Amino acid sequence: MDNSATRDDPLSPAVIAYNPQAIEQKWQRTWQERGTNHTDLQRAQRPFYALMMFPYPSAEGLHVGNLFAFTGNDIYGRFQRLMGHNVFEPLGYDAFGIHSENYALKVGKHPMDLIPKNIDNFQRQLESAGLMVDWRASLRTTDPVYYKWTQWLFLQLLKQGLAYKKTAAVNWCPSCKTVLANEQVVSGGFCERCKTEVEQRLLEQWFFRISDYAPRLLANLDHIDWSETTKTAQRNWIGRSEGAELEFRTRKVKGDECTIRVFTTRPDTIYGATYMVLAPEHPLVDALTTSKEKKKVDAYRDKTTKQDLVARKTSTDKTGAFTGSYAVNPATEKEIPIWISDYVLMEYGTGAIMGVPGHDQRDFDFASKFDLPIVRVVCGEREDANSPLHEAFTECEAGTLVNSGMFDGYEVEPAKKAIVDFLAKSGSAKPVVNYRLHDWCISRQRYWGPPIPIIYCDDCGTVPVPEKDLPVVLPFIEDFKPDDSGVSPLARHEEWYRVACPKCGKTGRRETDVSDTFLDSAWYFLRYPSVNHDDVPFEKNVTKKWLPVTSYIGGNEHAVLHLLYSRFITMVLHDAGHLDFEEPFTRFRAHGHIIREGAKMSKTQGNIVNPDEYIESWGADAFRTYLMFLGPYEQGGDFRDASISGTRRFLDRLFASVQSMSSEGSADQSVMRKLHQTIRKVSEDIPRLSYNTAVAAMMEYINILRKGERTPHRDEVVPLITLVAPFAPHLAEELWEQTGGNGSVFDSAWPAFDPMLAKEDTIELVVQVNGKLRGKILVVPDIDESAAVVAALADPTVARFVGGTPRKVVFVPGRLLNIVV
RNA sequence: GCGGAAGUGGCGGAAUUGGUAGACGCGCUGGACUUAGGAUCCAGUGGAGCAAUCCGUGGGGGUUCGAGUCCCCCCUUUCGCACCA
Repeated sequence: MDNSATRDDPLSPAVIAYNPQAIEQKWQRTWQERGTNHTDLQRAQRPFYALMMFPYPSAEGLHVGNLFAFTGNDIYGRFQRLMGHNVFEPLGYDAFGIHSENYALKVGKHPMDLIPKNIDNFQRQLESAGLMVDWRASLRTTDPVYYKWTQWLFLQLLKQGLAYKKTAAVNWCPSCKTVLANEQVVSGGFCERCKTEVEQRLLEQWFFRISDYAPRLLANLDHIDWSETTKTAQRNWIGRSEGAELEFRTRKVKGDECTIRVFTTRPDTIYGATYMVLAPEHPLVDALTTSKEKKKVDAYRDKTTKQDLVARKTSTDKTGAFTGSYAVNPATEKEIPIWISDYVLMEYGTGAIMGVPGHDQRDFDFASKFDLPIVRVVCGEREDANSPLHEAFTECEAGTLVNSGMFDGYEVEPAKKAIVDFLAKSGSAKPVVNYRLHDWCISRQRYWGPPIPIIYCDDCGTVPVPEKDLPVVLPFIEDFKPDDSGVSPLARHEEWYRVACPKCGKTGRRETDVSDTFLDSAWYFLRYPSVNHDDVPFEKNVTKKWLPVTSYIGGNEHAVLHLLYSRFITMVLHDAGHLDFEEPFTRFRAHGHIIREGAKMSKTQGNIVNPDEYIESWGADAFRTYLMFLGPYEQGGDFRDASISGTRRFLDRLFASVQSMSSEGSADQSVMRKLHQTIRKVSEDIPRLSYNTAVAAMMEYINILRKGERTPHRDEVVPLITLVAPFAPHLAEELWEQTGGNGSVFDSAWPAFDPMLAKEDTIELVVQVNGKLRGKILVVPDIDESAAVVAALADPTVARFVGGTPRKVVFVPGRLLNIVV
């Protein structure tokens, strides 16, 4: 669809048509030649680090969703530059990971060949979109000079005691044939990537102690400037709950006494604990199981470990087995039976609970099924100790304790504290805060990632690769296909993993697992300003100048993955003395997502849009402006082909206005007033990412500018070039040049807003009678109430509705007059 | 079940603190220019009514001079998390 041809009206040769393709090519070339997008990292006086989440370079190329995200950041960055900042807007590639590897497998190519091609394609697309990216500071996580430092990072965590190896039940994706972090298991048990049901497997894996940082990760959320939605997601994921750890003594178990520790948020209900449940994997199960019950317990454990996660999590039907042993309730001193059941999770709390069927629905279901006693220990307003329970009573407010010995009559909240205090005297209770956040499993049994820099030696054990030997280069191997063995394809390559132990020199064996892609991306923002420093991960002075990141924009799908990991890694580096800040992103805003035909645009939905064709037919500037106009940036919006013509028309009119404007005479005062109102509006909207309304304001202005057949004056038009520049950078540069501007428009100043020029000399005062609109009167802005009433009553409609004497008058100066009769 | 976001014309969406509901754009209708128009320009466009006017922001209550906006109840959509003790 070539619109430009028809725009060349042969009858009016004086009109030069707006040809975006030519203009965009010209300016992309000029920017490159002039280094317009380069940031002087050393000399910058007012550094502004405008970061966007880097893309994974897929073979399909950049899609509209990426461009929507990047454009939003670009506009913000360009605006800040026009406001006088030295803006640094880098962009790199998150090129390691299962994504790329799976695709390579699918098309039968090697990721080492595929990735550079994909990146070339991305680079071409990104450049055609006109982003203000300083490509000299680009990076790719697959580059050994980059992942050398990813490996270094692992060693730092190891040094700090924050990396450890353990055998654990981990999430295994049978399709991707690798372990997944908890954050990568979605919808209660499916692989985030391929949606396959996740299995539980016992494997030896490397973990990072992110859970040690839970209190800080949570507390800092209160004072960072982030989208609330993101902070809420992180708070929920970290999952703080306040409660108590209680100890239950058991009767002699094979000659010894032992104690079972439970975590509860409801210590007040301890008098109602009529049984205990351990997770099937709980270490005490064997010791507690009597010989009589052994068969049943073993059979149950066998069944639950084989069962996949989904069946286990979706079933509400309770199952379990009795161990044959009993514990003593420390409050009632009664013996209560000890059971095992899969509704108790080993990963949370202590892996054991006290069963309070009266006041927890899950316990109620379990007790009902196995005929365990159900005792009421809290009652509501119209109940007493004997009121029957048909389901668990879980209300806390307005609950009073009953059947609870000396605590009868206590309200729930004070009872929690009183009971813990009381039990603490005998050492069987202490207040505890529990977090849902688990340690971060970073091992991946795959090929396409940075090898974990560890060497195992029969004599020296687990030996870190010395920093001087980094990087541990990922070798090129043909057979990188993962298998079911639970080890990486690298484990099939003895020539690679057989190496001398760095400590003793005897033959050792490399760790063959690679690290999680999210480790690559947990620190990339530290690297950009330092990409030219080969000897350090991030150079001290440049880091001091540019970090933490001034503004970060990205998708909320990373709220509990990338964004949490990045905060953790930054804290670790801070604690180890490598950084002098502990929060990486001063300001973060989550952008929305583009919807098409009612569905989120994604590859699986098959409704992705390739931006190339749109840029080609409408121009990058019109397309960028359209993307920003289609809905509120932080909420996303509906992508509809038909609407792009509107933003293109807007740019056409701007172009035409510059061609036809006149320098003679003087600017129209009311147009200038509107101009300054527009400057104010756009200047306010861009910082709060309200791009759609900023574009609307500029459209409104250009409609006024061209109203009727008038020839716009130069002074009315030129400032608009700068206002539109963040959205349509190529066109703005062209018009800037045409109107005699020096250098790049982006090195000029944002138009100054003059409140005096924006001020209206008359306003429309809304007149209501009994709150209903009955008229509008033109008055001076600072009119007082009595004058306004007089003017209003002069309006026949108003006078008719008012009739007699007003009972009351509400006057909002400059806005509205409401006459109540 | 828990938590978040949202519900406004034919459509995408506007509406700082409660103060003109529907900005801006698409689409649609009519007109101008034209050999032609899927280009451009002009006018109109929430619904009903000739009109004065009335009705309108998912539904129902409430507070207020005044409610899309605040409070209570309900419905719907959507996105996270999910046996978290």
